[in-house]
Amino acid sequence: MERYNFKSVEEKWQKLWEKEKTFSTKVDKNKKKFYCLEMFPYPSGKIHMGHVRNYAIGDVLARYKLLQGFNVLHPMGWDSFGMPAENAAKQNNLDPKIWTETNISNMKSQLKKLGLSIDWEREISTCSEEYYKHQQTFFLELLEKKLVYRKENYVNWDPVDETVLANEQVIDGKGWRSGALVERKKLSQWFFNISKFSQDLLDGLDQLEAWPNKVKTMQKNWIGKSFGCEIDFKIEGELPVKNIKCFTTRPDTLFGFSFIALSTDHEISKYYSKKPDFIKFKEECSKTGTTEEAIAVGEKIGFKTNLQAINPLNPNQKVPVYFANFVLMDYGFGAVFGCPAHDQRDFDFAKKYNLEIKTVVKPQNENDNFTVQNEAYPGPGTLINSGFLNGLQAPDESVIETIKILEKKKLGKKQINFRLKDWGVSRQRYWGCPIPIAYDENNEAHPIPKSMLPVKLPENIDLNAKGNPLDNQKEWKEIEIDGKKYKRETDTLDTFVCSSWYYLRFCSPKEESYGFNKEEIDYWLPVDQYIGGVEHAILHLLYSRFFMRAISYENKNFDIKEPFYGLFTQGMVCHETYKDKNNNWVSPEDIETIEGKKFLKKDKSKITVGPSESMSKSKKNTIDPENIILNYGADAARLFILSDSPPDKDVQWSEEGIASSFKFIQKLWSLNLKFLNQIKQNHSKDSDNEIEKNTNLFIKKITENLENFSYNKIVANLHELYSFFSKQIEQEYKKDTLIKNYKKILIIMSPVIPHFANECLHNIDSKENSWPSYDENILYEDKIKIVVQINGKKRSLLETKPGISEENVLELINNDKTLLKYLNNTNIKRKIYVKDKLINLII
RNA sequence: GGGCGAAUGGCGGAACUGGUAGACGCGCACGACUCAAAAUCGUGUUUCGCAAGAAGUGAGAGUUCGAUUCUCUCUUCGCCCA
Repeated sequence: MERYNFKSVEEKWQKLWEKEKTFSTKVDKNKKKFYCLEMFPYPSGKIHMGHVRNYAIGDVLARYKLLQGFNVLHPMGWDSFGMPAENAAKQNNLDPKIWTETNISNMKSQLKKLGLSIDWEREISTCSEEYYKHQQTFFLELLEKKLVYRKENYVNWDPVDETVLANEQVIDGKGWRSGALVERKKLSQWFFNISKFSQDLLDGLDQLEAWPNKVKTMQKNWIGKSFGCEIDFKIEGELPVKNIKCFTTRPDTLFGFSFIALSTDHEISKYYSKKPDFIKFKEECSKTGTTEEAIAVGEKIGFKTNLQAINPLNPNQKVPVYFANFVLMDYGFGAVFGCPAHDQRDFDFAKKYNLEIKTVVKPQNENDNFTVQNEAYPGPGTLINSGFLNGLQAPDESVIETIKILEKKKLGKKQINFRLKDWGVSRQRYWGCPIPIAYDENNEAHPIPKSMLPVKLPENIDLNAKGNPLDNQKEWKEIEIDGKKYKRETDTLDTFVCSSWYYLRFCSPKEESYGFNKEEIDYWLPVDQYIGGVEHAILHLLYSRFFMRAISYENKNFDIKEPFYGLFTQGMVCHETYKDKNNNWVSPEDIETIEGKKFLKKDKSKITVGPSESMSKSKKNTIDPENIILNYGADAARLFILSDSPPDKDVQWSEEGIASSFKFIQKLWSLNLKFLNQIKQNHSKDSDNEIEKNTNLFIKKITENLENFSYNKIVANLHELYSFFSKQIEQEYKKDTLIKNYKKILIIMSPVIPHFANECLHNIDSKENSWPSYDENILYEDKIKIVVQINGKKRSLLETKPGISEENVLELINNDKTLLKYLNNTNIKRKIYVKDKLINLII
């Protein structure tokens, strides 16, 4: 029998789609639109299985919507600025641009081999001038709206390489490349005022019905709204300091107050900046790290000032003021009040410095003598030892009540605090979008006139030189505006900026005058379905949501706030891990399986099989999609990556799995040949209506599973469909009946295995294909099975007609010898009858 | 430490609003074809039991005629934030 030649069929269809521009789209107001977007890839060099999964999921949806008659926008582009290009360039002495472009062309041809329904005419690349020039315009617009500002901020500084490091480049406090001890350095940097929209970004989440709750919760926690109180503590001491402002969510525990802790960056530190023991303390603090994790785990240390703070609710109480390593300048006011009994950090600190630990909240089931012993009690309860606050329910009632009292006495005021901080966008890197700013001799920032955009990146530069690459470009830095001399900004924008608006650009990728065309985004936006990895659940999605708000801010023509209507986060692709006898990772390619056991190919030594983990180069458990497509074809790869797990869960790649998908397509092909043979003989009538009914059933199932993203179940449906059809094909059917139903079957297969399905459709000369609807009337069953339970245990299945009454079911039971055996002539105490489904008899 | 989620055969996973647990696939076993093997096709496959039957969805309780599904407690694992 003729084998299915996936290679020639897939190639043929991919060429045809390209030639006929099958997937190119334009605005058509008479048609309903569907914008299907997968997160665009970073052009690292080769596609990986994660891409295959992401784009297979998106492609199934896009093709389904296309068949349903939607005007589908399904674009692809490249997130092509970023550090890997710069690093690769450094290592191999290449131009980042050439490195990036080579990778793009390579990955583009790989993606094409997957047979994706992409409109490649809309391809964009964020590192191209045509893209980033619009981004520079947006930057200037945000600057005009005062949504961009400049301020000093700390960075990780590598003193050997003279470069700024990203957090992940700092390993154990040392630079990843130089190994030098990383310092904190203050630099003047650009910020997007995302915190201005904190409340709006939080409120917007409620409208995002088609987002996973998980992601919404993560964003909510990240924005971190907290309700509390700003308290102004009076200060006594030798310094000219009269007040310290603190933010707290628990003002109700003020009677348990025993110290104030300040960040070492608090303005009061200026009085200590020359004192050697304070300098030493500050150094000590920077060693423990500044991440919140390091602070939570590390030892709490403090530096005592000679200041004293007065308890606003109890003026007789005076407590010491410390600098402490666990207070961060960017939370609240860089100052917190310590209540050791009800906060573990404060507790640890108080223990260390022998400060008072006074219990002011008791849990519900304790009496008034309750005292905190070995750990703080942060939970709910009743206030005790708190004077006029005693008896209030903590925290809900007591917090509100305390704030009222403090406000009345003008000692504090209610405040909402957000964890979300402004977005620092300056990067001391070469391979990014230049910031369109110039500085005069006084270091005042001026926007570069829009007529002078784009600010292009200089070419042919030495990336291995020390320091910020653009800062080294003396000639490039010089700029003249209106006859005056300026120096350019030498930082570039965070690449998250590029990906915050690319979905807009896809709507009008060739628009010269602006980043997007109003008419086109009005038609296409929002993205109906956005698909990508959950690792972007917070930053990328939040930044994109911010960007839309920033653009529509003070803009009457534009009122879209949420760019993504639906969001789907796919799981990772995993593979078993292998180790050789020396405990080194081994790639699946170097392994062979003999009688179910794994051996190293080259010397037949035994391999230890480890757990399945997400594919990573370091564990050598990656599978190259290119080889898979070459050996099994794109349809088989798509089929398998969708088959074994729901798309939002991790999937395990296996050699057996992909081989079985390949075999299945071969089986479908032989079914197709049988079909072609069968329609040569035209029977005068159909043997029964099974084929019609089941085709309807499969359309129903697959349609529903598509709507729910249950793509793994669709693959199961395809298997069922095959086994059903391969039996029906032996029956006698009229040619028309057979073709009509088979065609529908091929169409519902086509989103998953488009090359195969289109080839078969072509064989029966089917051109105008659209998603078939199903007829509920045909699905009507004239025979049903009723479950008979006795005492809740299934005892029998009765075949009968739908709509049968309870009496008639009982009659059937009374005629059934095996059931009567269970009933044993005893009384039936209770009967539960669920129509057409089940009867439960209690005896 | 906090938040969210998950736990079902040898394995990946199905089971719509509480109503036949284990769809579909992998693996395995047996059979057919073959001198033989591979490929292919067919049959079987939760466990115990010869069978009738019994047990069974991480553990324990609860609600219910009926719980994988709902509630509570616990265990383990995963993800995110710290």
